[in-house]
Amino acid sequence: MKEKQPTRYTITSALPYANGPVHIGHLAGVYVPADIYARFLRNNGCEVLFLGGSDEHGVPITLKARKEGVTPQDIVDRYHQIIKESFRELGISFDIYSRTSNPTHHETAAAYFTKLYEEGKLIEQTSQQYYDEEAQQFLADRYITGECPHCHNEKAYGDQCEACGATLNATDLINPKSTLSGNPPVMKETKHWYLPLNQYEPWLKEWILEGHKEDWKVNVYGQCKSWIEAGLHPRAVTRDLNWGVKVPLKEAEGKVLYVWFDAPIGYISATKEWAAEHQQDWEKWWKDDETQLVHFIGKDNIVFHCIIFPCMLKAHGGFILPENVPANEFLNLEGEKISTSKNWAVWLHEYLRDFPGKQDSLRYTLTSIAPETKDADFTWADFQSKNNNELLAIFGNFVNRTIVLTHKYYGGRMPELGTLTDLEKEVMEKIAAFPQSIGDSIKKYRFREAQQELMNLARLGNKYLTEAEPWKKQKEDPDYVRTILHISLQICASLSVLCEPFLPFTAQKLQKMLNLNNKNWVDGGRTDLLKAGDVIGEPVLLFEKIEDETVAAQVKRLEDTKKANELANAPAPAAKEDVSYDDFVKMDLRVVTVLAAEKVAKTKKLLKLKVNTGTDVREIVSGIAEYYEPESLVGRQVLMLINLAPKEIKGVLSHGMVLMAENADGSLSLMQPDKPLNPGSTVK
RNA sequence: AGCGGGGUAGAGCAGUGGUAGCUCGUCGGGCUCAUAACCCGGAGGUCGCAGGUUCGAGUCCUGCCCCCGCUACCA
Repeated sequence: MKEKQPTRYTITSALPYANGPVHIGHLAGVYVPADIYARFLRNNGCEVLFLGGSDEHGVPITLKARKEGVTPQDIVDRYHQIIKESFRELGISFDIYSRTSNPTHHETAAAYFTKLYEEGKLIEQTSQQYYDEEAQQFLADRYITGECPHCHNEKAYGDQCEACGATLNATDLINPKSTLSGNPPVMKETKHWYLPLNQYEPWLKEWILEGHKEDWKVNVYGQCKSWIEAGLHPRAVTRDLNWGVKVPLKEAEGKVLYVWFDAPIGYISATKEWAAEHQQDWEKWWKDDETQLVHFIGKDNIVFHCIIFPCMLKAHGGFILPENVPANEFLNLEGEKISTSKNWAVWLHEYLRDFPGKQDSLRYTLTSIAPETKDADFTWADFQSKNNNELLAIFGNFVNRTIVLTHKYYGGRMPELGTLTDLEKEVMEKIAAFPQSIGDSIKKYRFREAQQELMNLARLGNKYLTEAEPWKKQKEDPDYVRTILHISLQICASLSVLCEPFLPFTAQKLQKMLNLNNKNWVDGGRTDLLKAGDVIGEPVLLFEKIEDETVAAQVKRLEDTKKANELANAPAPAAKEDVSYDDFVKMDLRVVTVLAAEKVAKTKKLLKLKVNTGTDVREIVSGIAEYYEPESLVGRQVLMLINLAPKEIKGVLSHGMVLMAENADGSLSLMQPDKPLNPGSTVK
């Protein structure tokens, strides 16, 4: 389509939602591929602006804040910091990592709305919505709970019932209640502004269905096609909420921009911020036809970036449209869906803590399993195997054997190139082809394939060394051995250039070893990057082996998480039959003080306790030895049934029973008054 | 319920009409410079199931099954 090779790229990566840290799914789907792409283009001399930032508005953040008793700003401050720092540490080369709570963003988003409003690009509509009279605010779907009309779970939310999975409208709920006040909400009229997506249908058909049939990924194209052909509807751009970008209209008190409207504008705001810091013009990144806009996202975000945001850009006018939206599928973890709420994830900030200096191991693994065409699975065993058997064994080992030989034979000096045999000529020809072949795959957003091709260069090196056998020929043919090492070192140099987008930390280490400065991408195909006589540094191991114990510890952590989840979801035992009050008062329940405790000999579970019941001191036997140390019980007050008929247990006569709660996993927990009481106080 | 993507050797993936391929693992051999690393070779697949089109189907068509996603805020 475009004749000229474009040289300016605006690359966006989905704004992570600031209600939790970033995990490997985010990385594999969005940030690692986007980073590879950005680094590759920079190495090719393109002008690149790589944008990222935290999405900090929306209902879930207000809910989380409420739950924790802090402000939404506290929540987003916390996660923005963690996310930003962990991205930096992984080497995601954002030109700016911004956030949507910044003033620049609020101004930009509000101005965007105002322009659309003033030019009549939005339509107004009033509707009935649930309102909490006590809290004096409209209720987002998530703020309403009630009985699910399908499965009659009493704790369904206004948008979804988590028990049966049904998608709901707030009005479907039986006996709805506001989570703010607990009161039933009332219906009240509210006015909102809508973006009439339906008006853009003909244009979308032409732009996507005809214009991008060939160059967009099938999953992206298919999704767009289905949306457009199903017919689009006006979509509200405002909400009744007090956290977000205030709608800049007098009549819109208490309303904010809906996050889907404000978040993508965040890309533009981030550009403005970056431009202001660098005294540059922001507009060329968004308004110049020569600039290519590329959005990296996950599959859940396709409709926003392919349909809604382009409509917003079109409605505003003057903006370029995305050239491509290489959306990825999802990454699973050990065979199960990654879930923030279930803590089923490998969190980036925890990985960086547990695997210091191993950023490239994670980057390599995630790229090699990137869910480019279908959902993929991350397992710790796989991570270990990719690191040990590929990165280390193929790449690291080739570099190591070359540099070690260079030091052994030539004291760390680059040897001269001598006469070439057919083998060298063939190898050199192959080296020359790598920048092109790796680059072609990257340009097609096939990062897995590109990285595989990079490894083929290291494989070529290993194969060459094995075939040439310098260690055998050093005595009889030292001239030829110089040539072999010369070529091998040139391969190391090429690797250091070509691995940079994938393995930036390794590239740096390797270039330092070779005393090489950053080179252009095409230099990766040269075989004269190093000159005879150049000083080669001491061999430094590029990768470390990851031991079985290390991955076992991570797997155990996940297993523990799974157990905890199962426990949390275990159903409570079925209710028993009703009893009369008379039956209940027959039981003499009291608070007693433990005076002494010791294990019952030859038993695992039993403790013998001496307790003060207020009326007497007596001995009882209790089966809690697995959960409590005898010493820790002395002096504690616990609940007890004192008129249970005495019974001999393992040779000890027990006069009553200590009350315990039993958890789903069978563990026991003592019942204890929440303040000290007189021994013998009755319980009713 | 509708729509989108996917189902190919033990695992992870390529492959849109013409002898089924790559990486890891596995088995056998070689090498010994190298972080027990490297190199060569072998075994292993009726390409989800059932029909159909075709001289020929993993690839095109029809039906079904399974996984994931979207259906208006999870990458």
